[in-house]
Amino acid sequence: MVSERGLQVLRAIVQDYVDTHEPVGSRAIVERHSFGVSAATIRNDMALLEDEELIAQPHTSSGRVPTDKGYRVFVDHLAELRPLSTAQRSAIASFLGEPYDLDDLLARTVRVLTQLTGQVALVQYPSFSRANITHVQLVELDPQRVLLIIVTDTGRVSQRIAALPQALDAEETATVATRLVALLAGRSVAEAADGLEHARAQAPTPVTAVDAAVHAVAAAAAEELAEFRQNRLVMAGAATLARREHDFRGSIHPLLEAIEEQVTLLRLMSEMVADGQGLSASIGRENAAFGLSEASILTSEYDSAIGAARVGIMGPTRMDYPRNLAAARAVARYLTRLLDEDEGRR
Amino acid sequence: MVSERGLQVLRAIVQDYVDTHEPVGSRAIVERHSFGVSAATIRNDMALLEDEELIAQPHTSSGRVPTDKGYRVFVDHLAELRPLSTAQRSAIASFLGEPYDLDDLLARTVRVLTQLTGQVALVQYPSFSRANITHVQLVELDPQRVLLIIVTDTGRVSQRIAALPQALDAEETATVATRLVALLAGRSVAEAADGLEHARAQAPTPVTAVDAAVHAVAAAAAEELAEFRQNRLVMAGAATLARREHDFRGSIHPLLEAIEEQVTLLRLMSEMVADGQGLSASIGRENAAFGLSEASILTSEYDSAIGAARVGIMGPTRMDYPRNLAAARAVARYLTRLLDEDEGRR
DNA sequence: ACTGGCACTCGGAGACGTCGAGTGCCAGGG
DNA sequence: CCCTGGCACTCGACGTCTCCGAGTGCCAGT
Repeated sequence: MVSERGLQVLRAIVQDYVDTHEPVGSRAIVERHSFGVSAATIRNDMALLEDEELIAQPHTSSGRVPTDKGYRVFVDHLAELRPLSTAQRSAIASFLGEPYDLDDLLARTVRVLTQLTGQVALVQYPSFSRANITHVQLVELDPQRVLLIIVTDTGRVSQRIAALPQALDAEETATVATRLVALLAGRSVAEAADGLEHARAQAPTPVTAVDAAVHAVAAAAAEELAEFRQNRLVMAGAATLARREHDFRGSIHPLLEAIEEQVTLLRLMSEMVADGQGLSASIGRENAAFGLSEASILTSEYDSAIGAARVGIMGPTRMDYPRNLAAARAVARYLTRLLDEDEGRR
Repeated sequence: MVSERGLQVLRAIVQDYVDTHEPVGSRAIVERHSFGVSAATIRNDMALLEDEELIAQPHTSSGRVPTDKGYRVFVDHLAELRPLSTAQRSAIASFLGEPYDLDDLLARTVRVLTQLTGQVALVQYPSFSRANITHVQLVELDPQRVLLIIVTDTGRVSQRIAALPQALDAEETATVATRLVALLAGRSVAEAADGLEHARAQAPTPVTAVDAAVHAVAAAAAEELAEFRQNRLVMAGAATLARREHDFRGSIHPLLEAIEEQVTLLRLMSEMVADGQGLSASIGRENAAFGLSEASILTSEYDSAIGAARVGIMGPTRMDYPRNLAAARAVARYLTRLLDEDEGRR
């Protein structure tokens, strides 16, 4: 079994390795940290750590390198997040500044996070499920097609074109609009979606043209609401990967692919389980199922009246976890605050 | 002066270099192409080409490599675009399929282009200047803020929140809406933008609350229309850069940055001058001002009732120009056709 | 104008020796 | 029982050297 000091040795190895990017030997440890024991003793501890597969040697008789499992133990038990410097905090505050709207706010957030960590930053759109639908409008594009517009109290506006089974005159269109408003307006997105589901399940086969039209438009509305809930992702900092290239044994290709295929990252993020503080980490091979065995993803939850979601970063397995987790947490907190302030304004 | 055969030698060098990724020597040329002369003769031609700075040797006594200038001459005078295979054509057709809307169509286009060329693909949104505004709506979010919605006959819908200088009642809001409709509806985007500009220039200082509100909303409308014209860009294939990494002496960092900073690419594309067929190429150091000295960008214009714009690809200087130009041209033609068909449907 | 021949250059690959960081192990000491 | 200093050993990194061959430029000859 690995001793208490053994764990401290693991911590030292992780820290030094992240710093120097070189395998760390017993001698380097006694020099850089004051363990008060000799290198030989550290060596014995290292042998134990290696038995536990927390560290490994790239080649026989070279320094040690943390394994994915080693990083995991480090993150779970050894990492102490240092709060950001006041300079960093004020940088966040000024960077986020006075956002123009939600898109703008999230765009700024993702930029500040990539700038703070030097890694690829990810920001999930809030799930809008708690947002309330305030306006529903139908605009007649031509006799067979209408544009459905849904506005929520969060300022989100979305539109979708619905094809009508048959042409309607203005009066009929107005009736359709009224019935849609009744179905949707004044409810939360989640309620409205449930309501549509329910209505469709027990709908009689439509008899009148208006019924058929309502049916068609309701279907479009359901699709649109589904899209509300399907989280989107904003990203930034892909270019930083080029600099870190040597950190990835293979290539940065899988990461770039994941960035293009947002879906993968969304699934990955949704499967991560947060700890008590809303933080979570997924390290190296834990991401193998997503083709990201050489990357780590850190996320921090944020929450607000609109709904909850996550911000996070993605980078090489060998990254500064405490620093990056702290940055993600700080940014998530600012985001929560700004969203709630904004909410108050309405 | 470089002879006719000299130019053929240049062509051979470009082709072989793109193929093999290795400097090509005089011997390799006589073996792979039937020039009917000996290697020594080719060497003399190569010496001339080198005098003209069309080719260069990486090290004394190694094969020759085309310079940027050499690629330029090749593209301008020597390249013959081979039409795509029928298999490729049908791949494009089926890939583009039945697009759901403009966003969907362009997303498919960019994917097909990256798939066809293996390079980063770029598709500009059409300039909407020729699109006609069909609907203008105001939605009251709260007494001090309204949501302006503009719909064009191309199906594009956009919205913007405008803050009112003072609260209005429902009737006043209706008046504001009527006046805005008068300003915008039924005109093309370009006309409407001009109209707003004009109106603002000669507007009296607003006296009534309604005047002030119209002023505020018109300003929002002007901003929104400006955004219509500012072209956006859709991209795909960034991940392919990771594979081509060794093609870039420095790193792929500048390319990834350009992809994130769409603005750079938009400016670059807008400065490229198309030839008679709507094709253009910007090669290597010609892009130095944009930080892309090791990349080439090829574009092909497309056009439609909505407006014109470009599709293109970006890749290493050493790329298969004829093939990629042909692909861009083919995709642009399909795109033009689909946009016009779609137009007919309205 | 083209060709074959020749001397020359120079990068790349392989062989080789040296160096040193790092290890495992062991006998001895608090 | 845990720690330490010492020691032999391993092995990658690095520099040097040599060899090889592809490729060139030039020149005299057809």
